[in-house]
Amino acid sequence: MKSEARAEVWQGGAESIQASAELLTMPRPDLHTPPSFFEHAELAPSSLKSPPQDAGVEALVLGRTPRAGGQEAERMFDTLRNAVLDQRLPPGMQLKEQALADAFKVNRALVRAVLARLESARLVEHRPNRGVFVATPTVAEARDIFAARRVIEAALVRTLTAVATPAGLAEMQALVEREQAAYRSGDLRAGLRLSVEFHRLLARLAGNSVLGNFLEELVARTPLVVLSYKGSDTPSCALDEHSAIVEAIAVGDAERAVTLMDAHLNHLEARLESGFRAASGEADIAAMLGLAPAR
Amino acid sequence: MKSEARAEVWQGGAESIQASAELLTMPRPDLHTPPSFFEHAELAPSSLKSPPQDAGVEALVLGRTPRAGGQEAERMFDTLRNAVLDQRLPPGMQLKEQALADAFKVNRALVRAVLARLESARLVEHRPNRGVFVATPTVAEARDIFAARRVIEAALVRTLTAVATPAGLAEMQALVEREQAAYRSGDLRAGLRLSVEFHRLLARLAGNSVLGNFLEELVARTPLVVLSYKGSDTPSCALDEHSAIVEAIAVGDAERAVTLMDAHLNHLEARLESGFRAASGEADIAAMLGLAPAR
DNA sequence: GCGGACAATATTGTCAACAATCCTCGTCTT
DNA sequence: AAGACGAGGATTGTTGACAATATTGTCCGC
Repeated sequence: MKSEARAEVWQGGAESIQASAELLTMPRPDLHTPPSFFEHAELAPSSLKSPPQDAGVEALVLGRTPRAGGQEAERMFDTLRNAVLDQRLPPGMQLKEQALADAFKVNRALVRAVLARLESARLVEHRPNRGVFVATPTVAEARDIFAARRVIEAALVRTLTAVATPAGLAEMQALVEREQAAYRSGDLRAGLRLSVEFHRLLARLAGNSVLGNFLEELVARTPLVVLSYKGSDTPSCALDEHSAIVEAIAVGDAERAVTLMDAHLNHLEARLESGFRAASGEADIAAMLGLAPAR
Repeated sequence: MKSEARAEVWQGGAESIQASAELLTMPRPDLHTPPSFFEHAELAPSSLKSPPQDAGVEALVLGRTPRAGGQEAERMFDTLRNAVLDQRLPPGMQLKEQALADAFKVNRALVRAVLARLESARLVEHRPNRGVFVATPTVAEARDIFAARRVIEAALVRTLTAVATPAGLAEMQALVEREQAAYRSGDLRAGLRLSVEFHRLLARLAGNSVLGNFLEELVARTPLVVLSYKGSDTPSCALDEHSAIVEAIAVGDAERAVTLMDAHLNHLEARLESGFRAASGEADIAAMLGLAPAR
């Protein structure tokens, strides 16, 4: 388990990717701390109702994490999740337990638990006695994901128009600002990340954590779809569309905001339709080998 | 299955419930087989796309399940899930690993995996070094769940109005029929179960498996909310409302169907509002002791 | 030269023992 | 007598070894 972490974390089933473990464990402090905070704030109430009097001290203990296990698992989950979000983990790639255990310096049981969580989030697929693989959404799933996003984000935007505070609006505008700046400076990866963050922010400001978590899952799965059927890393979201949505919300025009969001997602999905047609049916081994899609 | 499964599966933290393991493993062939089938059909593709040529033989092997582990886990998950759905597992009750392992005749590792899945579905909460407990949704969560259901079911109903086949309509009508029959015959539990099944059927017929899975999760969590803040086991869904929705879909009046569904869920939530007000703030120990809500 | 059976290896799945933590209850102190 | 303290038991968390399975490479027969 200890030993050199130069172990090959994965080897693509068809792509035979070889990457050092640092690809996953690289610092990126600005990336993996804020999302983990969001995650914690949203879905880790832990001490819910049973003993209301010592909830404070309990939370304190949890903050220190008596044993590193839980925190390690969280870090691992976030790292892998962000790797999928950044499209550093190609769909179909196998994630081997021992390799991940070595990379993260934990035992296989913990790896297994984290992989189970990722499977619940539909980011990986588990084939019995075979292993877990980065999810490769089918065409039908891809369309369903976009349909679901249209439904949920429209609802969030409509709610947000009603409940948005000046502070929230400022937050949104600042984020769009940063996003545009990133794209202008040529940092595509940062732009894409902020673009995803924009949708997450919508969910958080709308105040419905249930829908927020759903959207969170969908947003995380979207890059998988994009990579499965496109291959190009063009920016996922047109920036002016984001800022237009924010403006509609600020003005209080709910219907316009909803329409814009709907168009925004349609726009995004439309780019994939050609890819859908190309890849539907046969396995896309041709594309994985870098060849033009056969037939 | 055989032998004495008299082990105390749980002992409530505040209620000190003692129940025999038969409560979980009891036959109910009509209950846990159909849902598990549905579960399989929906969210266990396993062999998704990678090798399309031998998918048949692979599925065959999976059908036999070379080792019983995976199938056992599925059975366990469904049983526990249905137990929550039937409100046989009170919110806050602890689920102990060894007891469950004894009851299901599996080792703790498998129990642990299943509990992790249940946690991902928000049906249980995991407190580090403490154990897992049946989820006790907060008031805010409860409202969010209903809001999310309104959003998703409205979308499903609207879609369904467009794509419903005669066969699908017949299926829905038959289900409503059975539901009403169950309520008339006084079998509340069967009625409630069919009532839940109605919402699941909507999701399936609408053809969006992503939204379907989300709704599945929400529907499973709803009884938890109901039990947390109501305590009464009145039927969750008014039957005539179900049949009215089906009729609107059959006629093709999407807006009317959506409005009816919205009203239906509002109606359901409205019954809980009093409970919300009563329980907001302090823990509802009065209700848990069988007393009238204090103050 | 080619296809299929067979062995070697790598990987996942299972299990039981051990360690750490939390809860309960008895005892001691004030 | 009431509260603090600590030992004991119960429960969760962790680790490593072992078994079962899939995959890959090799050899033999055709």
